[in-house]
Amino acid sequence: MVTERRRRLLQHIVDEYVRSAQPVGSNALVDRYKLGVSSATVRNDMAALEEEGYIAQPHTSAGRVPTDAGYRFYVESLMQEEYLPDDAQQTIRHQFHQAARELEEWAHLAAAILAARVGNAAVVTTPHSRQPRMRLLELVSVHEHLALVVVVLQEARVLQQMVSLERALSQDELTAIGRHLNELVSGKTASEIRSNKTEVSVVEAVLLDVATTLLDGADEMASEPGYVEGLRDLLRQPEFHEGERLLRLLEAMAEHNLSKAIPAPNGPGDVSIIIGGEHPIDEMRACTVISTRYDGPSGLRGTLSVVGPTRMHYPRNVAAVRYMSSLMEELLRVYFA
Amino acid sequence: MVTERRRRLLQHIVDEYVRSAQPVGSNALVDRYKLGVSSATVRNDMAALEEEGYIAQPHTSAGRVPTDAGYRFYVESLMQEEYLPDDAQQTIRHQFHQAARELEEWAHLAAAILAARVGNAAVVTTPHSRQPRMRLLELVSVHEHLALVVVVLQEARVLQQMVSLERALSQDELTAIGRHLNELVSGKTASEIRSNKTEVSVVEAVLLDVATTLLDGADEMASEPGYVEGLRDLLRQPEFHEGERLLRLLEAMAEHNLSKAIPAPNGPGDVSIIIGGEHPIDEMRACTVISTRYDGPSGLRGTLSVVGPTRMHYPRNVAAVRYMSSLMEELLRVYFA
DNA sequence: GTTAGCACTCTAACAGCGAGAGTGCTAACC
DNA sequence: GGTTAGCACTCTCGCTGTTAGAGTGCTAAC
Repeated sequence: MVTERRRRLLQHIVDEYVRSAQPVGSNALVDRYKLGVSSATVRNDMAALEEEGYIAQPHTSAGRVPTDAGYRFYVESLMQEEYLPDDAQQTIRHQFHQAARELEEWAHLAAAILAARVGNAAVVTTPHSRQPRMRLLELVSVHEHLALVVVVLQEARVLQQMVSLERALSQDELTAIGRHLNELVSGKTASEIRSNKTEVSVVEAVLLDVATTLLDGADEMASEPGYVEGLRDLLRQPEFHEGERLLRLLEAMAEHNLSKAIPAPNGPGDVSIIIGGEHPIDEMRACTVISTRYDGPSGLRGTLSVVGPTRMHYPRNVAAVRYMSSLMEELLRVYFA
Repeated sequence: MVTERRRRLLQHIVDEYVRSAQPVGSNALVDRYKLGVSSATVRNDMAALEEEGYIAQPHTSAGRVPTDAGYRFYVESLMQEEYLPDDAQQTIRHQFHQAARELEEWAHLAAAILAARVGNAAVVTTPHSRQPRMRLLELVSVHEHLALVVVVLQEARVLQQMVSLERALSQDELTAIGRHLNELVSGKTASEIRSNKTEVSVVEAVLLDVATTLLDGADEMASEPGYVEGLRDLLRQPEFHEGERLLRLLEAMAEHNLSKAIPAPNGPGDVSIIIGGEHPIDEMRACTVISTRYDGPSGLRGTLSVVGPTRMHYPRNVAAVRYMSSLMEELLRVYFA
């Protein structure tokens, strides 16, 4: 049975373990947290909590360590919401203010700030829309048989791809083709462009194909790594000190596409927390992933995540992720409104 | 005095140490390499080599390990040139053949292939020209007070930057401005654009300024990280197994701009090898950096490097770097000819 | 110049030991 | 019935001493 006192106890165990990275014993708890009871009572409660599966001991004569289930319980019903301190908010805002006005830059910066803030790795994907629409198509001649196709999406992202041309085309010819194609594609999605069967010349068809493929790719890229920062901080955590473990973690993150490693939360605004063994990928069982989605105008969205050891500072990290998310949404809103 | 036999001996010591990662003793050498002499003689020679500073022993009763000077001597006059085996060359060519025709892609791929080939980290910078010239300037309206400036360089690189506009401008207006500016800037370098004092409107001046700044940035970006691959492989090396060391290495690489960490070789074609303590940055003293420059048409260039422990397979790694360099040059030549 | 032989040194691995931390249990207490 | 003091028990950690093995340098003979 989980009494109120035991709930508090579990909370203290988690807090203390997060702080010290050491298994925590009954005496240490009584000393540090001024519980009004003796260590023997605490031991009884701890035995009960262990029975319930919330804590475990690495070996007989060691203190207790929270299990994944323990962290889960903590996160669900023990943890007290925190907010990012005002001064930190100010600092972060300031940093964004000084940065270039670029979606990529923002995502990169967000990852760096988040990582520094939580002392763990952070992963941020550039905001992208699910059904990317073409804004502008531009053809640039590199040399007579090689052209560069530049596509600007509605969301102000720029994609590029080189194409070798069957027959030589001058820049003027390309510009003309570009102008023509633009009329056909501007504001359309890839599938819309494909279904629109206006007849075009062979060259135009080739170029159009490249452009739509790029558009498809843009959607796919959504699931790509994005910016990963703070791996060094992760390495600094005692649980990864042997290196072996981090090595496998890195391999896993590189292997599986990050998107699989970091399942995105469903709705906008909610923060998903995946703790240790709950994670589908084996090598990430030692980690907790906190992630959230941020949404901008016109279907623009991205994800923000923190990856760290299960022994992480949950309230602080959730607060950081949540704040960064709201900040990103604000930035997007202001710039795309 | 360094006799011929002692030279051979040093060569074997390096080869053996590279292979085994263990200090090598006189008996092991005699056994494995069928030297026509006894271990006692080898010991005498080893004492001489130690005297000269080419090898050292970690402690009294251990075998010998090459010093930085030893590796240097090995590289200068002992190492036998190797070539990348034909089948490997084929495989690599095949991989490039399947890749997208993109400078960025190529650099990325080259880094990945190189890292996999040598089992160490590889760093490759995207080819860039030292004095980037504008090919095309494009202005895209994101919303009425926000425009995206897209710059295409001669070398087919695409840069972008958002600009907030003092007064509202439609896409048509932007297109018109773009057309006008293009006439002024096409084919020019940043400084040429600046010195050309044709009068332009206020808005145009702002946009032009953004474009030239981008151009400046492009040059600067040359010294930026580029693609780093194979850090995992580096972690796999026994010398980094404690993690602590790799951590510091990573910090150093992140801290100092990579270009400082990896001094580029002077001429095209030559391969520079910086061994351990020869490196200006302290934290890299445990590493050897092999790097070379690759040159394409019209001033395009980039660098290719391998970063690994001093105990690396020099002949193979030099061969790999050299081959990748020639391949990149070939690719650039074919596509920009 | 080369080699066999040998004494010497140092490390790595292992066992043994004591201190310390933390537990679970029991019996008494409120 | 919950709480507590007391205590025996267990396990880890760090220290020490010992041993086996690797590798050396030196010497004297070839």
